[in-house]
Amino acid sequence: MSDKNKLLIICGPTATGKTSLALQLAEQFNGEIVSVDSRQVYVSMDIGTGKDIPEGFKPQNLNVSGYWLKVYTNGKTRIWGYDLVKWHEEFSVSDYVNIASTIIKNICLQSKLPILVGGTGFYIKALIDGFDTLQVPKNEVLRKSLEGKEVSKLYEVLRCKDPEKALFLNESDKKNPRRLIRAIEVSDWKLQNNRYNQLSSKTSHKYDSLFVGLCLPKNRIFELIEDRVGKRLKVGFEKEMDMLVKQGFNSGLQSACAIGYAQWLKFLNKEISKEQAIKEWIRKEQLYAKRQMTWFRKDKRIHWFYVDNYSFFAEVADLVIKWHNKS
RNA sequence: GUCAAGGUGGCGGAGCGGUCAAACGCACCAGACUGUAAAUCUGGCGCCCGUACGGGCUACAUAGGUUCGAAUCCUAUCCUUGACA
Repeated sequence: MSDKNKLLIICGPTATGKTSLALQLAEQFNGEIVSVDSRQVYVSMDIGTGKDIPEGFKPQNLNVSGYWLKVYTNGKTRIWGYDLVKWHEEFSVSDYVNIASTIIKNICLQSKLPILVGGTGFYIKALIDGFDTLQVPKNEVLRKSLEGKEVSKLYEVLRCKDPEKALFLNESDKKNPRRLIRAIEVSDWKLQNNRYNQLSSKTSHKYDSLFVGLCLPKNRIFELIEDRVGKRLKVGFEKEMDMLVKQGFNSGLQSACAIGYAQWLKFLNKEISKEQAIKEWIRKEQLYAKRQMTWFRKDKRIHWFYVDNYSFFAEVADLVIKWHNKS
């Protein structure tokens, strides 16, 4: 018998219908949905990030343990995790974990089932497994001073401050400026706070979680992505973009690297044609789907389901029932 | 029809006698991932053999030629684009 809270996770690459499955499961299991998506956290970036807010769902502001959060609800089911920050603000995994943990706690308190839905594998991992360095804050000054330095230099700096960490980096990260800078940031923090080995890993196994992964053959996902981009344009993506740009949305923002938005900014800046922007948007999103697949493939906890199989929903529901009833 | 510029790997585009299976970018394949993660980064990428160091073969429009040696020079042919008719 486990006293851990149950947590259902629906993950997988983009365009596999995670949200619609989640909505059905939420109905069936008295659940609430929490989006795990690093782009859908931005207010006013709706169409391009694919916040599919189902018909009948209305936004509502709620105060949850000190956070004012926006929920979308039809009076019965609630969707959390959208619109967490304004698009000109910065956001990080750690912000996500803080907010999402609060939301989940709140859902559990009402004896409802939290259903995490999304494709940002890193956020899911952070939330479920925890990272020992999640608590180490950003050091703006340090980052500025390291910015633009050559990779080999950065590696040297890290090697001086934290030889062990430097040694453990894989070949790819050794050449990744962003990762190197963060590693240096962490080692600095540890030095300053005298916490050499004391970074406690966040309580893992906090939840009794079930991982459901949705997948489709790659070609099929690619097709769906192409269709979806067309639909988003039809549904008013350009207008959304114009509004954003009018308010100062620009390529320097963290939020502006979202697929679709980045390409459209290039088009608006006359760097590429509209056709090119669309083509690139589709391509980038397909590449993204591939990256998601290589990420999720590694996680052996995931129970995979092929979405193009007609009985898939029944199979998922079956699995969830078994897990849900087992206490 | 004349003149000019040019034809390079899936595409764009360097190279302009040897160190070229050919820079670089894109695309493609595989992978990493502990506060930007829809981001960032790594490896591979003509064919065949080998885990690898490597070896063999076929390639820079086509056909000849010059050279010890040619994607690079010469000739012809075929194409493309621009200018003049």
